[in-house]
Amino acid sequence: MIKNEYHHGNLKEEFLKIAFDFILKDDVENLTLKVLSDATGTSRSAIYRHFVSKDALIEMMIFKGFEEFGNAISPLLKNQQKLLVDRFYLSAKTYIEFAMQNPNLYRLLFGKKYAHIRDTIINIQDEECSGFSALKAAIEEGQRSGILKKEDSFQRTILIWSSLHGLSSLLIDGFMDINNIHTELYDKMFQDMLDTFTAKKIKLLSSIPFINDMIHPAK
Amino acid sequence: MIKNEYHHGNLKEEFLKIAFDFILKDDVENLTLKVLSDATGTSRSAIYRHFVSKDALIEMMIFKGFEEFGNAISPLLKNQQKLLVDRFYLSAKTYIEFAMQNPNLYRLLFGKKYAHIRDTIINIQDEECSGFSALKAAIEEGQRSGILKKEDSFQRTILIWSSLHGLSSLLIDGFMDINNIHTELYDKMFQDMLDTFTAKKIKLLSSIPFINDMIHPAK
DNA sequence: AATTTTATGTTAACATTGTTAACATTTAAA
DNA sequence: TTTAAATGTTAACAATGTTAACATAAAATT
Repeated sequence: MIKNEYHHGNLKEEFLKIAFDFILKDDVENLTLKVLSDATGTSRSAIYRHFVSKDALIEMMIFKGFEEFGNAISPLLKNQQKLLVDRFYLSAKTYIEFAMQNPNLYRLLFGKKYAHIRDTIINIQDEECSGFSALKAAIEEGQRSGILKKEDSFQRTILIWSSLHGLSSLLIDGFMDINNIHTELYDKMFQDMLDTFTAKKIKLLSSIPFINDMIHPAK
Repeated sequence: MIKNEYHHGNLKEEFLKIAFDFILKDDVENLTLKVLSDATGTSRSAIYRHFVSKDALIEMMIFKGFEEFGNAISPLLKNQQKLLVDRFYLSAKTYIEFAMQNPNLYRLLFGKKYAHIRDTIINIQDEECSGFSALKAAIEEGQRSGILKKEDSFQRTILIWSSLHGLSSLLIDGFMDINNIHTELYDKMFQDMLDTFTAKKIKLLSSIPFINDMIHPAK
């Protein structure tokens, strides 16, 4: 417990913790080595004993960030206890809420700036990290059970994802004053999705009242 | 024509030209003052006689960028010579192609990094620069004429735009290998739009064969 | 237990960045 | 012709990521 003056004990973990705390409030582009050294009471070059470069720390953040993101989304899509339509709704809602609650992390994960790093450590399409494969699997499940229109599932996954990504970006990059109506917006977006990718409006016993209203519009 | 050695003549315009040339090939984040001074054969601080800061140059780029962008999109939506459905299709196609052909400019205009600058010079919602108001007007036109479902036109505009923005971002931020199918993707996305925002599939004499196929599916 | 090696820290220096101050020269105005 | 304004240069700043040379604590080896 008692830390000696010179060796810190667990600097690497602490650097990461401080970095994640930082991007809760500010963009990664403002995360400097000085911020990290000041917060740990070390020198500006101490980080080089734990990461080969600043980018290596960013890389670790991206890796852990996708872990967190994937864990928030994928289980919702895989939960066989719930109706498919409910899973779609909840995962879409969670996606957008994740972006809104962690805008700087979301941009770090899906933005262009660190794309070169991201692409060396993960494959968004194939792995669990992004929820992409889980979404695609859910779509295919729906197609098999006849709820969803039979079409290219990869393309459909991309289009759903691009809607989520687009709305998330609009919300967090703040070039429109739409935060006050964000709930309405993604409910409406979700309704659009159902309209487009369901073969026909099947009677689904959804556990979410809102969904039933959408599928069986009140007369 | 003959330029003296000391005074350059038209440095301000030349700086802007070089900057725009630069982002045809590289991201704004790599556009340094050294790049600009080297390209003009001036010193690194010469730019300060024409712009109060680097951000002021970026600001000018954003302003001109939106001018270019708006000029590419708005006229397509306003062209009363064409059917509404064709205008939607062409403007959506043009939007995505603009992003793909000018990815660095697109990110400069719509990204977060320079949002603070953008928001001091333009209002995306109210002006012509982004095509937003033209899109909203077109939607309202469609609602009046009965082609489009009557609903909150602002929200519908946001949702259409978020789809365009989302797909554009996915295409240009390159975290998926989907460039090879980008035409299919936005055709499909456009079909989705029609499915969702048309009240019913009305017989529209579109001048684009593809559109007619979508609206009157081949039996 | 003593010595050596490894891990982990520091300080000092680099080049690159945007920026400013002090100075120089050319053009325009008085 | 003289003065003022516009537009250029050079030299220096602090902040950035990074590296080299050095220092110290902990672990491994003898």
